[in-house]
Order: sequence, then structure tokens, then C-alpha cells
Amino acid sequence: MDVALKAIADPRRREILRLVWSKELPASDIASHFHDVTRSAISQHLGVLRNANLVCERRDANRRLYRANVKEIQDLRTSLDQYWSGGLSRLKSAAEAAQRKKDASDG
Amino acid sequence: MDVALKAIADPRRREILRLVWSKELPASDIASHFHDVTRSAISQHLGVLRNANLVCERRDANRRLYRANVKEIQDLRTSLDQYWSGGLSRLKSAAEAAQRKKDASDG
DNA sequence: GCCTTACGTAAGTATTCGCTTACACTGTCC
DNA sequence: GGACAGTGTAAGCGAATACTTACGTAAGGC
Repeated sequence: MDVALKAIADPRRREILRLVWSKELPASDIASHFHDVTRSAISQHLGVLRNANLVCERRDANRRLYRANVKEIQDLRTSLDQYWSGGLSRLKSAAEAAQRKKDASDG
Repeated sequence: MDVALKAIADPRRREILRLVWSKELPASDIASHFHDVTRSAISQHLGVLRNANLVCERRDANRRLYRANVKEIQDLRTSLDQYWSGGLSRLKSAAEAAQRKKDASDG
């Protein structure tokens, strides 16, 4: 979870992920979407995303086509949901404990 | 979203957030949960979380009591959900476009 | 074979991060 | 007032990050 979370903590990488979410794109197309950084920088961001398994790479002749790894993204989302709901259940049990305490003092 | 996401990207800070999710804790109690780092390090992590507005601070005499800012956490969760679902809707419209294309070629 | 396109990657650099140690400050207890 | 917990914070440091420029390499056009 940590690698993936750190990967999407960067706005540039989140933007890249959006770009390749629904369609496969060659690295050059992705890079040309960013006018303030080098192609090399984007390539390195792609490396981070690849390393976090958040994108899939497919080679087509000269080019490398990238696509979001929806499965892995879903996994990350699930992990996060568990994190949130873990917190919520702690909130819930704390509330229940408070209620029990109240009941005990009431009765 | 960026500040909060970067704040959560650190496992130590996620753990801190868990600790203060359902109950208010003084900084010293939080720090004593971590045996491999200094109290000062934890204080700085608390600073990051405070800066991201993910925790609330309340002063009680000598101590500073921390509690998760559930509202802000929910906001972050919502932002993330929008990010995911934004991706999903792009997937959906891509699928629909493919379907239209197929229909056109079929009919 | 040679040039060009499309890409990763090594090397160098400035910035940020997570940490420690040392110190300042604020309240309580006496 | 003085000692003492409970904390934030400044300073310094090594590691990681996000870049840049320069180079290496695979595939296609000629």
C-alpha cells in the first residue's frame, strides 16, 4: 500500500494516471501533455508508477504503450477504504463503550 | 488534497491518525507508542498532520490533546473517491464510445 | 549502413524529508 | 521563586525526491 500511496501522492503522477485510465497511450503522448517538464522527468514518473504496479506497459515496435492497471488501483482503493472504515469502527466501538458506561451509571 | 494526501502517504502518520481517531490523546501518549523514534520526531509528524488539518489540537493545562479531524478526513476520502470515479466514468465513456463504434459498424 | 524517432537510464543538482540533539516555553507542585 | 513534567521548534545531517542534461539502445525509413 505504501508504494502505491506514495506514488499517487504526487499530483503529476495522478495526472498521468488519469491520462492512461481509459486509453492506452505511448510515453511521448503522455509527456507532451506536460509543458513545464522534460520528457525524461515524465519517463521517470512512469517508472515510479510502473514500480508501484499502477500502470501496465505494452511494447509496440518502437513505442511503449501505457495503461492504468485498474485492478491494482482498485486494490489500493480497497486498502484505503479498509483504513477509513477501520477508523470508523474504532469510532463506533468508542461510542458503544461510552453508551455502555452511560447505561451502567444510569442503571 | 495534496497536502493531506502527502500527509497520509507516511505510514507513521497513518498510525498516529489511527491512534487519535476515536480518542483524544496527549502528545506524550502518542509518542510513547513509537519505540524507534524520538518524541521530537513524533511532534514534527503531529505538526504535519496539524498543517494538513487532519488533526485538531486542544490545550489542557500543560498538555496538548490531539484528535482526528474526522470532517477533514471525510473530505479527503471524498476527493479520492471523486478521483477514482472520475477515472471510472472515463472508462465508462470509453466503453460507450467503443459500443457506439461497434453499433455503427454493425448497422 | 545511416539517420531519425521513441524511449529508458546514468550522472549531477537543488530541494524536501525524517530524524536527532539541544533549547525555549508554559503550566503544576512545593 | 525554583524544580519539573509536557511540548513545540531551530539547527544540522543523511537519505530520498524531482528535476535537468547527456548518453545508450531498439526499431523503422531510406
